[in-house]
Amino acid sequence: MNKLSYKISEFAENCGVNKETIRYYERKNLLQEPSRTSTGYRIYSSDDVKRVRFIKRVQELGFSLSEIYKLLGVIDQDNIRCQGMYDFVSQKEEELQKQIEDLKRVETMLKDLKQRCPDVKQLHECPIIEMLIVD
Amino acid sequence: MNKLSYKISEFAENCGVNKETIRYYERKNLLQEPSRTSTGYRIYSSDDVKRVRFIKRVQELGFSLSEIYKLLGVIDQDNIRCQGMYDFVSQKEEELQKQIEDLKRVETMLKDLKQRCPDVKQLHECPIIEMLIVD
DNA sequence: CTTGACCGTGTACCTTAGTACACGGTTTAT
DNA sequence: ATAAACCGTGTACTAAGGTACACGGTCAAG
Repeated sequence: MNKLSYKISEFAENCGVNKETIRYYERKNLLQEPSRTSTGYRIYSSDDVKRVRFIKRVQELGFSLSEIYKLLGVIDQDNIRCQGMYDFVSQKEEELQKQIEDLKRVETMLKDLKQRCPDVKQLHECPIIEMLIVD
Repeated sequence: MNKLSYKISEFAENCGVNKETIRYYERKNLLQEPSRTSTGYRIYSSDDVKRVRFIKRVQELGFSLSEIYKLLGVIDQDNIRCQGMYDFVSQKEEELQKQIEDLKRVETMLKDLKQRCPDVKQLHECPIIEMLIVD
């Protein structure tokens, strides 16, 4: 049963976030200004719940809020939705691959450093330190 | 030719960092208080250059400054140097592997999302969005 | 002997993604 | 009618790793 109007606390809980986070997203223009009661309370719909959950899901894929802001711009425009989305995902995938490569390179370096260690590790000279301290 | 005394600007330049960064490292106790001229100017040696470069190199391996702080504590103690260093590197390697696994999982999800896209991407319905919007 | 280039200290500011709180109005239950 | 539990706004704070000023003292060259 989809409710048609939530106040901020119930809304936030439904979205799985803090209500301060909702206000924060509003400030960051990820959510447009909600309608208000006569006394100024924010009112949200179940579409808004979907939007916040969408944001959270995309965020888990490694997108920053500012990237999501741009992404929502593309989605909200509606006509070039699909191409924009595809490009967005493709670009992020590329970034991710670079990041993974970087981490792997570091991993290799760490492994390499470890291999230089002598069997008796109570020595005063540490080859790892020597390696990192050169010139 | 190793100079025996640098003032902060020359020192920072030699280390490849900003001089504010040097002061910052001092505040964070990564560098001990340097000796001073009679008028209070900081004086550094080429050993200090090595130390900062060491910090930078280790930082590039993915260690945070607070980890490096602990690491320097181990190194400065000198007697259990090697064991401490080995453990440090081993632990970081493990963390790194977890991080790589996480990123790979996301990469797989992105690839999966892309595959759902139709050949003609000018459609109004975008399967990526549909996938991410499901409640 | 004065100008510019240093140096000192302390503090504010930056980014990201929020969290926390204080002060005051509103709504709901008793 | 009054207290609890909401809501509003604005501001400050968090972590990490710095950067950027402002204000004042110092040092070297002309």
